[in-house]
Amino acid sequence: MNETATNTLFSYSTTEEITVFADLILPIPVPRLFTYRVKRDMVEAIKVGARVIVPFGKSRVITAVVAKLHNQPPQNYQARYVLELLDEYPLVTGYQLQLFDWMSTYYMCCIGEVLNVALPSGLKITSQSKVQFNPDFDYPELLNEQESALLEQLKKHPSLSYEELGRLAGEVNVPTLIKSLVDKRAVIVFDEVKEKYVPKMVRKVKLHPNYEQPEQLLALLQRLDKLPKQQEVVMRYLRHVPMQRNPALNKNGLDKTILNQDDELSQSSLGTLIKNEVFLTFEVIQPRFADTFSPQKEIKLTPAQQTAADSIMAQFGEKGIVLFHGITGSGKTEVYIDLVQKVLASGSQVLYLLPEIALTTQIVVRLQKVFGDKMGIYHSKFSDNERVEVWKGIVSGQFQFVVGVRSAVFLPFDNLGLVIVDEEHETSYKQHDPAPRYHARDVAMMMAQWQQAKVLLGSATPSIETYYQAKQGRYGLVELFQRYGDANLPFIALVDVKRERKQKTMKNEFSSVLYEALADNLERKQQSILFQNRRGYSPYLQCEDCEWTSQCLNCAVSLTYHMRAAELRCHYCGHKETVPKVCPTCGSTKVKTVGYGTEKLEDQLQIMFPDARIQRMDLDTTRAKNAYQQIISEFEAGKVDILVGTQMITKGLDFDNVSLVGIFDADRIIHFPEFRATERAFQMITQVSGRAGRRADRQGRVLIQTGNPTQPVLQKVIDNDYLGLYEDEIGERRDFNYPPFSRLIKLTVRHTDQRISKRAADRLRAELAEKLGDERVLGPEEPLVERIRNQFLYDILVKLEKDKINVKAVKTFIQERITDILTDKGLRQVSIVIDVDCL
DNA sequence: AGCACGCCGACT
DNA sequence: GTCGGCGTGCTC
Repeated sequence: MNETATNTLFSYSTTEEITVFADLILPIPVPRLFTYRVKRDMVEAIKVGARVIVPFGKSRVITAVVAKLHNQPPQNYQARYVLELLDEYPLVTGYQLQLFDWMSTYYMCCIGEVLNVALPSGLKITSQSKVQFNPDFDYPELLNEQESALLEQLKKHPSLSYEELGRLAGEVNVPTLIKSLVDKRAVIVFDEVKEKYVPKMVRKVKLHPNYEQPEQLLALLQRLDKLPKQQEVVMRYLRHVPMQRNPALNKNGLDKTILNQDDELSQSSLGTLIKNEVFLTFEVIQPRFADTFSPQKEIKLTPAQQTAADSIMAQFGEKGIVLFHGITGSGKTEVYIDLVQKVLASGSQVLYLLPEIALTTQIVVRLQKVFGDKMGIYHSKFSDNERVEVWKGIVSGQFQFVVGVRSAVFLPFDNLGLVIVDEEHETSYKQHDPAPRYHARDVAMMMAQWQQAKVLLGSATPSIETYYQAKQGRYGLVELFQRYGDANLPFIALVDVKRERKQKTMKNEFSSVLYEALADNLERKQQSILFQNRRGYSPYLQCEDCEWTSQCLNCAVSLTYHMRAAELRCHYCGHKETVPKVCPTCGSTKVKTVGYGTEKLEDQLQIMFPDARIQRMDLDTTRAKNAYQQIISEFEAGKVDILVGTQMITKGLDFDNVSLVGIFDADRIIHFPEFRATERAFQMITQVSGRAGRRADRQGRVLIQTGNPTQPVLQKVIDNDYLGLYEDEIGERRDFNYPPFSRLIKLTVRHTDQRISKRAADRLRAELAEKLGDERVLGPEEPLVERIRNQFLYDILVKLEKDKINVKAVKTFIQERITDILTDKGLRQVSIVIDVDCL
């Protein structure tokens, strides 16, 4: 019987005697909790939801979150001790723990993986290895001279870092020495833990409280009559802090830099004043979102908007979720603002989700104008410090309202009243790469349900799934088909590029119609937006004399030619190559570009319109920190005539002077090999079109270049016929049993050896199909790109009808089958990625 | 995920 | 003979 058990056995007198154990969530991909012992002195303070530091494995110390406290000692092992408690109050709420648990089950991932994305890294911990003398070590005869010397040093100091040891030990190879000492168990290496979070501090000064009263102040100034410099400093302070009238103002002090100004004299005078304790210095945390907000601006809703807002509120009376279907430019934001104000006034919290690319834009500025520093912003482009501040700001009550991206669903709300999911159909709400592969919209709906909050899904082009739920009456539905103000919907026309090619009226990739329209727009000094959803100069290079094309070595894709960067790039693995001057295979000089991306369009535009100011906006031009914002401001200020861009120009941008939108390669979007392609194409083209003519004075024009103008989806875009699209799509989905009539789970099998990958995939499919039936298990099938980073991929699609299937049981079964395959000796290091509700 | 342990090739 | 490659297995 171990010591723990004995303790428990005899601990019948008081509860404090009972050994307390903590089940912890560790931020690592291991599918279980870990049990640790809690030391006596920590028992009172430790709480579920607090962070702790624990030893893990042989040489690691990591941050974990308490999920459960109990008294059951583990059966098969001796639990290790929690080293430290990081939070006096829980940092993670009960709702969040519930969410982590639900997500790990629903999305079939480890709870540690959930914790990993949920917690900003500033709340995890940085480790710095430190070395400590092992008091239990008693074999000094094992050590050589150098080792003994070092050990002596360690006995003198409680603990030293590698660096410090290096200085003390002189010119020896410290890491090797330490390694040897560790092996001989003479020292212990541990990680110094410290919080990464460093709030931005601002140094302030204030007058000593002795001078706060007017008569005291006057006396001070008189005393300083003979010291004019110092007197000037005090006067300067009083100019900024008029405490003669209100002594309480002194409490907040003044930013030290304001008093210093730039002259050295005032600096030294201030120094003297501080030394003499006339002024006191102190530091405060600089709130990062403090400045730049004007007072509450009244939002005036148009009658149509008011009706929509009222209707949403009314439907919230019966339904937890309402879909707000409003066409582009109908002014959904104003309606949101109105609702947010109402909910905040009732004392509840509000979360407003936006897709990544829409968040950096005008919408935030607009919201900030109304909500000021009561609103937190949670964005991946922000530093970790800022994310931590938002997290803590919610806990402290400073932020009742947060605007954020996908990962904002993990914030510690405990009193949510409303969640808005703007651009609800956006695929970027689904996390693709690392697990958890969650859908922020669905996660938000779950969280909202637990907290009895309402959910408002907003979109001009709702996803088919969502619209179906609304039609079925499970969600409320509010529609707004009137553009804000008197703005007209843009006039949309199709341009037959096949015909123009035959008639030889194309100018490179530009149809004569689009060319004329651009020229016309330039003349009228109006702005144009061109959309091509492909970056780079051309998707590949090709030799005219042989078969060679630019291919990635590691992936089954072509290398994209980037002219500006003068390199070939793989958009999948990031591999880069220099551009060959001649064909690498046959030495021919006739290497040509095939296809076109944003770079090529930019190039051709510059040649066709040499005087036009052209700007390109894609991943490559917006990589720098503020590049995105900068391009947008320049375009807004009218410093750019034509903006060429990818996806990122489609969202949330609201420009007054844009009267022409050109769309390239609509066919490629429409014919993407995927069951959602039509829906996607409609959404994307409609969204881009919506950038045109948002102002009343001139109707915007949209020109869509296509090789086949008869395609039904294009007609629906022209007619703005979302309902027609929905009817078509829902029929197809029903016929082929796709969502919303089924749930999809995609299993991707990967291995560097294609045969092993195939064998594992075949076996997995067979085992799944045996129980679930052939019609529910599709594949294995090579995905569009069948090799990425030298791994061969196979997709298996599990399709489960919505009714009469116990999804939970099926997931457990899938998990079992996968574990089984992964432990097979013949199928070593195969990896299987699970994507629940894959898009 | 890390990290250690362990078992096989090219090096002082 | 050792250094170091990464395959395998474990972490309370």
